[in-house]
This record gives sequence, C-alpha cells and structure tokens, in this order.
Amino acid sequence: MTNVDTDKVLQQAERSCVEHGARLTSKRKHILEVLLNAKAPRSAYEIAELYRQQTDENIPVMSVYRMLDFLMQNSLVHKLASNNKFIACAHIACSHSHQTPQFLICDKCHQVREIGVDKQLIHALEESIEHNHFQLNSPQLELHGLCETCQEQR
Amino acid sequence: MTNVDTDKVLQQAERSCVEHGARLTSKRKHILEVLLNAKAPRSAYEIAELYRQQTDENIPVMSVYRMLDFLMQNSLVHKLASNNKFIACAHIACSHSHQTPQFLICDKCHQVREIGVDKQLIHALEESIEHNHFQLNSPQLELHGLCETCQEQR
DNA sequence: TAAATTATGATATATCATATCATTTCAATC
DNA sequence: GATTGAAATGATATGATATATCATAATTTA
Repeated sequence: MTNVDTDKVLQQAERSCVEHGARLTSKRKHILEVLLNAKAPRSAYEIAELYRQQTDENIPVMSVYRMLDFLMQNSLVHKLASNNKFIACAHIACSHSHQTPQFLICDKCHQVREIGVDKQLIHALEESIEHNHFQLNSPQLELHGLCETCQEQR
Repeated sequence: MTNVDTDKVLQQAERSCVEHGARLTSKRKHILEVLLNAKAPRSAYEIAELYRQQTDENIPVMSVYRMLDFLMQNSLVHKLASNNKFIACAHIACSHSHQTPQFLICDKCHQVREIGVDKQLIHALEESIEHNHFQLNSPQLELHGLCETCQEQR
C-alpha cells in the first residue's frame, strides 16, 4: 500500500484521461503530483504554495481551484468536505473501476486512509436510506478518529 | 415528526442544561430558537442576521460562533461539515439518549432530515473500520441527495 | 460586597471559495 | 504554416466562513 511509485500513478492518470478525452496538462499534472507527494490532505492555498516550492513557478490560487475541479471530475482527486482539503485518489493505479470513496481521517496527525468499505454494508446503508424516501447522490463517507500510530502514542 | 412545539423543545433544552450544570442564557436560547424556526441549515452569519430580525437586537457573529459551540457541546445543535452550516438537533425533546446523528441533506431544497440509522448497521460499519485499526471518534454521517418532495418535482 | 469565573462585545485578521473578464495556449481546418 | 475557435490559465476583486485576542459585562460564590 505504501510508497506507490508516483511516476507510475501519473502515467496511469494520463492514460485514463486520454481514454476519456480529457486533457491532463502539465500544470494539472503538477498539481496532482503535489498531492501525491503530500502526506496529508491539503487546502487549495497550501497546494498553490507547494506548487511554487516544487516548481519554482508561481500559480494563482484561482487556477489551483480550477485544476482541482478538473482532477475531481476525472476521479483523480477527492475533496474532503469535513475539512475543506483535497487528497489524491488512492486508487488511480488500480485496475478496478473507482467506487465511491470512504475516508478515515486521523484528527491528530491528519493523515487520511481511503478505504473500501464492504459493498454489502454500503448497500444496506443505501437501502436504509431509501426507506426514508431519500434518493442518494453518492455515499462518500468521512469518518474521523485516530489512526493506528496515533493511538499508540497515547 | 413535523411542527414540534418550539416552546416544549426549549423547555426540554433548559432542563437538560440544568442537569448538566450548563447555563442556557437567554441569548443562547434565542440562537437555538432561530435554528428551531429555520427550515434548513443556516450558516453562523445567517443566524446572526435572523437573530437581528427576530429580536431587533444586534449580535456579533463572534458571539454567534461561541454560542453555537456551547449548543453543540450540549448536543442541542449539530454542525454539518459538508456545507458549514448549523442545525438544531431533532431529538432534543425525545426521552431516549442522543445517539450519533445521521443526516440526509437535500441538495435541491437544502432541507435536512436527521435520521436514526439502524444500530446494527452502524455497528457493522464500526467493525469494518476497526479492521483497519482505526479508532472512530463519532460516526456522524452526512449523506447528500434528493428528498422525497424534490424527487417528485423532476 | 469583593473576587473569581463565565459570558459577551469589539476589532482585526486568517482562511476558504467564487465571479468575472482578460490573455494565452492548443488543436483543428483551411 | 496562418486562421480561427475552443479550452486553459491569469489577474483582480470580492464574498463567505472562521479564529485569535483583548476588553467589558454579567453571574456566581465566598
């Protein structure tokens, strides 16, 4: 799981964009790269700053937001609603099709794990919700707590 | 479910605060009242404005944030992380102890239903998460979609 | 009533996000 | 390869959400 080769992920992202007729420009790619290198979710402003550091090139925050929108539309990046930060999809290089992401967010070290919750479980959740006559958009779950490492440090 | 008597809820809130040695001041109570009267979640700034309209008295947004913090600590108000808005707890007047809230948020009319998801389901979700060696804080779920009314209007 | 605690006010500023119009880049067609 | 239309990016302004900090007022407790 750890230390996935960034280049491979970027190549796969490129392939996936070509397939869908989307243009992964070099700036968009750099934004994705920044997020792949980051150890925790980043805000748009943080991303702009990291971009500057890593490329010696200035980038307007406006552009960052637009590029993040593009990356999200292409399932390469997710936004965490609960802290207004962005994270690279953990499954870019996986072969299987992307399902709705579920996130475990550590409130101490801020690292995030993107997990696959049991499909049956999600399905049951959806059923329970349809009982309330509610039509679900996408059941992205964001769950806050403590990761393994931070639990041990107590 | 609809048209719960606001006064009764406020009385129950008062009782609950007394029990816990918390001071439900008149301003805090008014803030809660504003949210009880609102038909959808409101931002702190909206709450300040509604407060002005309903009491003919000015209130600094800073104070609103603090009062919301108080109300949240006492489980009288919840914050929706996915849209940065606040909502009165739907179960203030219920006898049963408060469990982790789950929200169905309509992306069209913005109304919110606070539901009780099946306990077993939540439990299963928690188990699945512990498999990932993650220690959950509180599994508040925010699910976006379309409510019954808005589905029909399509 | 004095002192301590808690609540609220006032001001400034940080942080997150969108609207809008201008400019540049890219890609298709001639 | 120049022309042109579409897409991407830049620049500027501003709105929306949130926190830090110090001052003042209200309430509780001794």
